[in-house]
Amino acid sequence: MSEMVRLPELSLGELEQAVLDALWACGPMNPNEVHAQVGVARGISTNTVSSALKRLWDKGLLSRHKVSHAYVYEAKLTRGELQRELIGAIATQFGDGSGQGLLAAFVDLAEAQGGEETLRRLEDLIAARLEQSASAVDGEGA
Amino acid sequence: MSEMVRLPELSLGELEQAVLDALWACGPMNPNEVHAQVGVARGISTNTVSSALKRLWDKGLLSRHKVSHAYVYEAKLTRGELQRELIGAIATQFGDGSGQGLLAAFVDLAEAQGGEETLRRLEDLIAARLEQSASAVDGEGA
DNA sequence: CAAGAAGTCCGATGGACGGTCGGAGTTTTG
DNA sequence: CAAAACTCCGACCGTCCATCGGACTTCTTG
Repeated sequence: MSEMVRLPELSLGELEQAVLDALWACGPMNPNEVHAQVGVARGISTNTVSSALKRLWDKGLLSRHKVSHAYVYEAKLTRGELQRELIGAIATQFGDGSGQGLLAAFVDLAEAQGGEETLRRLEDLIAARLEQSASAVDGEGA
Repeated sequence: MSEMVRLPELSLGELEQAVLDALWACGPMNPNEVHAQVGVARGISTNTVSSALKRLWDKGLLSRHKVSHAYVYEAKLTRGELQRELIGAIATQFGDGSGQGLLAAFVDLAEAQGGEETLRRLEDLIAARLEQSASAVDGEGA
């Protein structure tokens, strides 16, 4: 009854998720803007949205900075990064140690969802990554 | 305040996770056996373990059948299958629509965790899958 | 600078879920 | 049939998310 490992910072409620999505879609916003995006449609108060924003910030998923007398929130991770975190967490929690299971599971999923086409696309992705990794490691980050 | 989408049947508590792990490791067990595996070490009552077992069963993650006057629980999904479910849920929730993001995120993770070696192993997995899919699908299920 | 308006944050409330267990019910055993 | 063992049901507690009202700060305006 103490900490509850799981995905501590990664289990989001529905509203939190929607807020994050809005932030990804529209970029940095203040509570009022976010409310316009996800609050109005749900018929909830701006305060409710603010709470979700703060919770997300508490979890470290959002960064914020004051503009005049209001905070502007921004997602710290991209969609892909969050996915990576989530998958990593799953690998750690449900991993069989070798990691083989996860790999197989993913390939299985890719096939089930997108068929061969997706499989081939994934193949290309890997080939590209392998090539990039082998050819040059100078630094093309940005 | 009604349903809370998320991963309804997939968000497990710490105890539930441990119970599932034990079931995967030891095969079908009754509450008492499971308690011996994960309850004793935690100093919790057998009833607590039973509750976790029942919750897991309610969620559809476990199957059970009476032996004499006790239920024997068994995991319905393998570790890999659960991983697939989880990853699928993530893809649905955090997907950018195209699914490209998830693929890239996964490749990124594979590289980060296992390096090129893992990438190559993944490549092999895909190649094998592609081949199998192209050749024939008679039926080698069991 | 003072008054008014606008907007945000803090705190409290309600519902849901997991963890925990005591007591009732059933089955097994001699 | 009585005793013993074991399980399941229901209740309680703490935590987390969703929700909002009230207080505070800041901006605007004369």
